[in-house]
Amino acid sequence: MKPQIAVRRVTIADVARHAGVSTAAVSKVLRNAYGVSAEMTERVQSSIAQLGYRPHAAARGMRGRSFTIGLLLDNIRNPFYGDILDGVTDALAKTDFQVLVGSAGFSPRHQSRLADAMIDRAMDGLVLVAPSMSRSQVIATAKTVPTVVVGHHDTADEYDSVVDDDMAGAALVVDHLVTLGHQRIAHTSATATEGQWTRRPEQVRSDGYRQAMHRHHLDGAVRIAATSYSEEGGYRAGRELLDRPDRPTAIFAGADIAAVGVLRAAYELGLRIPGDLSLVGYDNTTIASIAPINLTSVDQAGHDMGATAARLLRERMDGRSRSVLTSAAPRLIIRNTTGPPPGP
Amino acid sequence: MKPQIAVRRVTIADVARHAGVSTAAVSKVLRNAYGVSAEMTERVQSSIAQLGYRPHAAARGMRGRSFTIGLLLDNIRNPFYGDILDGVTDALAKTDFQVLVGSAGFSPRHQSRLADAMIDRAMDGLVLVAPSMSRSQVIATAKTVPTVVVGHHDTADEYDSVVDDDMAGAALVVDHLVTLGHQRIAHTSATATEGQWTRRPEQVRSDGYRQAMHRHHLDGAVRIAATSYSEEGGYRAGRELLDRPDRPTAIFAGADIAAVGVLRAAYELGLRIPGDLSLVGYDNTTIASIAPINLTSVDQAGHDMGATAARLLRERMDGRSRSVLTSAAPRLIIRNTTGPPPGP
DNA sequence: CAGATTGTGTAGAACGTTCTACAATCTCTT
DNA sequence: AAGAGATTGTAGAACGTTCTACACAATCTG
Repeated sequence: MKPQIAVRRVTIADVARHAGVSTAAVSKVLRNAYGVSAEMTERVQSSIAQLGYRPHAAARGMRGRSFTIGLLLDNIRNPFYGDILDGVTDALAKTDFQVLVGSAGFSPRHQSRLADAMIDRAMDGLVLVAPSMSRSQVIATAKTVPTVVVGHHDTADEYDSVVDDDMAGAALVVDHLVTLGHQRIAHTSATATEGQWTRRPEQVRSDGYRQAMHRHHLDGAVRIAATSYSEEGGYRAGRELLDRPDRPTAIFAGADIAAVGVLRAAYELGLRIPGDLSLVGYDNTTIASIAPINLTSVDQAGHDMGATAARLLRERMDGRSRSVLTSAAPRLIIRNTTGPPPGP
Repeated sequence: MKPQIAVRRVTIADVARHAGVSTAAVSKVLRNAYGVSAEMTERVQSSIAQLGYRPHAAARGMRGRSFTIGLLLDNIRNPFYGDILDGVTDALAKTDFQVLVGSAGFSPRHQSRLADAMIDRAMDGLVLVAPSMSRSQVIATAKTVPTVVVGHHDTADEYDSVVDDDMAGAALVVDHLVTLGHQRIAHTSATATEGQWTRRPEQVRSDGYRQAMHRHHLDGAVRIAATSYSEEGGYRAGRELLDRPDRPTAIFAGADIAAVGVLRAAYELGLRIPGDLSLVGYDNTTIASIAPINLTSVDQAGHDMGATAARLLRERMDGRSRSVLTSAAPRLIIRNTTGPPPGP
């Protein structure tokens, strides 16, 4: 069809020629570095505008900064991650940094492959959200590029950490249910995986649950079903807990998405919510707020966590080497899936 | 704290030195190009393995391929996009290509900025999902880098198109509702925006709706509320339609997420579903299948669409210049939100 | 056995930036 | 008037690849 003459890119050399200066001068203007007069700055900027020049980020990446931040997720579908992404993006909105998201699935192998791919693409910083790749691999990554880990409570010198106070979050839930009169309060968690992480969010949440139950002298009522944070996992955990003779009157699901699975299990068994069973989720995702669900959940301010991650990352890029841990305070959002336990 | 000696990257020169050959030879082995003996291939590959060498994608990008595909979305939260992403990723799984996702929001300005950013990062191909940036900007983008547009039915020589047969999908919905006995079938759509696109999915769907209504001699019952494909938009559209005196007995929402908003409106008005109102969504996202919702919806095989997009992109990258349009056949998934209309 | 052909390897110039040296000019000091 | 700074500009070497052009050797052809 048409000749398809690939339009050659406008480069810094074109700008330099147009403005009648050296490429070095243009580069200085671009980075507003020292050693350039006001007059030249103006001339160069005018040329840039006239030619529609945009710096080639990949080329920049070869020498230092590519102005790209990578966000590594296991799964793009978790709406909570949308909040985190928005936080990161908003925090970087006024800068030249661009956020690119990689979705690697849950497999540690794929995740570390993706992290490598991001490094190979000269990214300036990485945000790893609840990575399933091993801790030593994360540390190796963080030695190469500034890195923030979101979710896991395990810290290390090499990376910064942004977590939710999952211990407090779990306490909020248990306290709420106890106040309503519940005693047989069960919990759905996720099974421990390999990878040397000892304080994943789900572990801290179930520790918090246990501890809160203990505080209320309900140690005997502790029941935990560990599957995975997914609809299917929630369903299996729900069946496991609800099929028992000493059926709980309330279930604290470790994640909203798992709560949805519990909901399915409850429907199957003909249980009414909150009449027969109270249910609480975690994350306060959009799923929790949709009308027919209206799930009581714990909000962990994903947007703030993302924004914090971006801030820490920039600090690291600017040379901070000491490691930082920030912890966000969770809030309980009470909706319609919790109420008093059924009469005996 | 620790000295933090940035570990220098293993480069092609290191491999060459280790194997006792030239960098050109190593490069040939990497690209398995012509002109290299079996013996040398083996020697180089062994060196690569021993040194743990990984090619620097950004540097590669400066000369041709960066082995990176960009997927541009308006919003990471739409679960339908998760299907598309999985399709693209799976189709490229056996290759060296990596998929990176950019989430630009709905603003055309931000979208085209992100598309530019992807070009600046030397991406080899772009998949634009229902872009809101103007058609001429998409065409300009496509002139620079192989591009596939998913969703919009408007075609152009410069890019390939992957669409769902939204016309047929709308017909499936209307036929289903008419078969159940409905006549007052309303539709929620999205307001037309700027940008020279004339056949966005929502437009084709509402055309299909109108046409199907006509086929059933129900032209007089056509009611369309155009807001946006979002929970809030669905709510507003739902209120608009349900507050009328001639309240519809069924609503065909243009997207699952909008259907959820309609659901909220119906709950507010005390309408039972499907007793008082039948409701159908579109996209068959995970939201549709969760237990308390159980939404009848139209499945448009997002995974296949993504895989197709990846295939078309690779063909373009390999030199095809003729433009291709592929259309997927939608399927109606009947769940519990549709039933016979209420008695008079 | 001369010339042509094929096979295998290397040198070195791109690609578009950044940034270290250094050169040239100006402005003060004394 | 002669340095000493300060200011403003430029040349050119990186960064890690790819790929064209060419050199050399081995093999084939008549």
